[in-house]
Amino acid sequence: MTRETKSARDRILETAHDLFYRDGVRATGVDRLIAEAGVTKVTFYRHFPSKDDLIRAFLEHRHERWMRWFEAALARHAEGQSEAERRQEPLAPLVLALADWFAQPSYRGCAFINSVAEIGDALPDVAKIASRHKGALTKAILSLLPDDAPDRMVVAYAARLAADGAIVGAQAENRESDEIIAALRLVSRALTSARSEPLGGRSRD
Amino acid sequence: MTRETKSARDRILETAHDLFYRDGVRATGVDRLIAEAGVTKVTFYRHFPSKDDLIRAFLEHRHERWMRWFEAALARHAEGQSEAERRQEPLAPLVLALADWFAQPSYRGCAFINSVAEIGDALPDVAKIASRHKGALTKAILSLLPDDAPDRMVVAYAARLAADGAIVGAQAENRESDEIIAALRLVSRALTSARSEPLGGRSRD
DNA sequence: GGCGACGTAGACAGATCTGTCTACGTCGTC
DNA sequence: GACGACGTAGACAGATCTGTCTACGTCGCC
Repeated sequence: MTRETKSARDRILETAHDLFYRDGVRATGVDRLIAEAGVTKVTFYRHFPSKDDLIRAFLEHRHERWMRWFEAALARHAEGQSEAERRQEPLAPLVLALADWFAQPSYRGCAFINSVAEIGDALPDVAKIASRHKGALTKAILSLLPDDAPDRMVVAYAARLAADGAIVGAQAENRESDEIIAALRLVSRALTSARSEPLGGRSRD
Repeated sequence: MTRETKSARDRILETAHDLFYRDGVRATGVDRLIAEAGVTKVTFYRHFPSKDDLIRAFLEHRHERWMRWFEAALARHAEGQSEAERRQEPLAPLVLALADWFAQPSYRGCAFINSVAEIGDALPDVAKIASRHKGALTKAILSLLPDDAPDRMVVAYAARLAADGAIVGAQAENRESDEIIAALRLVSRALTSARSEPLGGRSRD
């Protein structure tokens, strides 16, 4: 077993990653975590003085891990695009990467959105980490857009909103998410289709 | 006080509405609920045999109440539009209504998204109710689009995704949400701007 | 060889959770 | 005037929660 060869800290963190993501950070008790990780209470509390510390470490860990996966998925799907496709539909890799994610059996939404919903104001760090995570996500989306794209920054931000909407949508409707992917594709195309005048013009209020 | 004049059941449900939304359904215990509502345990459990029953009732109640508010807000903002504006920017009322919501001090995201995140698979009814709620939201957005709008159904669905993304975004970044509103406006314009060929064309996979 | 980091086992404390229980009082309605 | 629905007060059970405690063992390193 590779699991036993790892350090106790890694085992705890990995178990937390699985259980926190699957069942939620609030629903998962430390007793359960300890039993599943195969450590004792003293060992657990020596590494993570409180459960809140573990929650923070979990979110940081999840951030690293998910971003790595996500950026690799974007790159993989971008590789399959021709230069013309990349010009015409630069956000297609985003749609395809999310579709891959949603199709995973263990999919249960975004750990950061879920944690914010669970913890609320009880642990303000959670919102901060979630906010940073969403910033990194926006940046990854931004990198798909050509350097000369109009309204580059806002378009990336807008695409992230649609992505987040798709993420929570795919979580609630746990059945097939074809409709969601189709709608997400529509947004990504609408946001990057050539247009004669800027969309972001003055607002009416 | 109007509160004491209402029936015990109404008081419980209203207190649940406040506390469940503010602190989350899992974080709020029945003892707290009972104390705040000013009833006793027997009364509480006579009306709601289990906390799960109350959670279901809360979500149904929240759905009614929020949809009523939301549709009124849409109508109010649509009223301020000229016929030309309504043609050119039919989703503007959606953006403005959400901006109103985000600005409320008690804003803490979508009760349905939050509940799904909190409960997970432990109470499957929650996902069902949330799914129904999101369907109603899509329908309300659909009603903003002119009858002859192209891809009417998918556009409404896509706008809902962006709306949900804005909702969770405004929750995590609890500071001002101007960026979010600007991005949401961009999506709503992009989705309804006139275009020569359909956006929803064949996909590449 | 001594010290500190890391590991094990499991009892325990104190709070909080959901839900049940007895016992009593007050209405409106048939 | 009996009955059922609704209300009050608060003790209690049993589970589960986070976190602390004593006591012992092992390893690497200075």
